[in-house]
Amino acid sequence: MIPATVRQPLSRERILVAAVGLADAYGISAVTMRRIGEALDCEAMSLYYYVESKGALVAGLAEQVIGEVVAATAADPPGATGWRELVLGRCLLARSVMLRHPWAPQVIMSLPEAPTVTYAIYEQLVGTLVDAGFTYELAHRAIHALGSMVLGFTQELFEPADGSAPTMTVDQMQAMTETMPHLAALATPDIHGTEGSLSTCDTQAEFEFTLGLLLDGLDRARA
Amino acid sequence: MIPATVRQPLSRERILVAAVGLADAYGISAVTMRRIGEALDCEAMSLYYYVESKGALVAGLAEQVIGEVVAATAADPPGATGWRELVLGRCLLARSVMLRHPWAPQVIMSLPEAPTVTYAIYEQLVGTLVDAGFTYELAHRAIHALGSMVLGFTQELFEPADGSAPTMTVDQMQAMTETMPHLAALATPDIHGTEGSLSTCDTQAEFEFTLGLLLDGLDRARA
DNA sequence: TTGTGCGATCTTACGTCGTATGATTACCTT
DNA sequence: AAGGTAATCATACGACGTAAGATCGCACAA
Repeated sequence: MIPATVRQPLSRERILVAAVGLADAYGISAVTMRRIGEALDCEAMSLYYYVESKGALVAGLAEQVIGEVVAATAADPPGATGWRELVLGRCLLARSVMLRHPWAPQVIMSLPEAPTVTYAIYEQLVGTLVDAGFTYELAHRAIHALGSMVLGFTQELFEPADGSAPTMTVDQMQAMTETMPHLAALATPDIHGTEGSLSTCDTQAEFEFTLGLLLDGLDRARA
Repeated sequence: MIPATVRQPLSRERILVAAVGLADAYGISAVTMRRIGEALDCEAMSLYYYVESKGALVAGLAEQVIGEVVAATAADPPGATGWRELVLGRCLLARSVMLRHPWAPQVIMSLPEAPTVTYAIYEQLVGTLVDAGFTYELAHRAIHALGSMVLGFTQELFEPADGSAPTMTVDQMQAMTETMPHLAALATPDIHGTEGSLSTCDTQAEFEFTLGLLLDGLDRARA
């Protein structure tokens, strides 16, 4: 056994950081007790002194990511004016955190209960909205609407991750033109103004657009 | 070995139906090769004659659920007038399918590529929208917005599934009133018009409200 | 009738996972 | 030096996905 002077002592924090690193680098399925142990140069069973179970560890992962969101959105930008600008900025920051940890939305949504840190985000959001004249009822709905966007919008609906591979042959394209004309039009460049808006799927722009719709709608519902 | 006359022959369809049944009844983690075999009265390895791997089986699960959505939304209601009513109805139907299979959104979002059946839904949606005067660009955005709602809104953000257990003691409530006053107000009945809008979290109403915001926004963007 | 071929199913086995149990270590206190 | 305690490890078990090959049952040819 390597003496403690040579090796950092274990801790819940160090375990969670290592697990996040594994998930970021190799996907959530690589987060394994034995692999975490390997990364921390200890045996898998040693982790159980700091973590109750694999489930608790996964909950810790979610907590870690949501903590990042809290840290990123704690201080509002100096020049921000109005609730819309504030909330928009926070949602974009939250999304950027999720994009850094693509496994996070799935993990968060798989939990039976929201991690405690989450309430800090909600508190801040409700405060901002109520100050801007929202009813509590409407603020509650805003939480749902915005939360499901940040967690649900990360994944692409089309395209296998990156649009590098031309997954469709000419024949398939021809067949598609007949059976699904609208999707074919959507996928074909130069058929409707901009270039094929299906192949060039700018998810960030889609996100901001949809978020804008929601914020506009909430603003109208405020009255 | 039980002769074939006594026992239905295996098939990909039967395997997928059994797997969906397991997932509905016991959660997605109960969907196991051995358990499916048990349900179909065969050995786990026999499934591989019809299913390439566990991953392919999971993709098949997603396909099955999305197929349910297609079936439910194939025929529009007779009295429906206008794209908004049509799309609203389809989204509600899609959501009702997801609520029957709470594991489905996670499974669908975990896939590297959308199942082929999905395109039928998109084709129908884009057709309806383009007919109503949407540009293809805007229709594309509508797909993203509505899709992420149907898949992302199913899970509760608060509350451990059902609100039966009073998870908070009086002390915790007191502490919360000080550190998170807005959430406390949100959770407290009779403090703001309606009764506590956090404890009585009518997710269906939240969903319909948010969906309404999106549809209104899309309608405005149409011009 | 007796092969014979083949599609469908089963048996066995391997490596990996989470984790229960109990031993073992390193270090502090006296 | 002795003993106690917190931290770490070694071993083991059952469940998982699945590779490789054996085995079954039946249709058809001789």
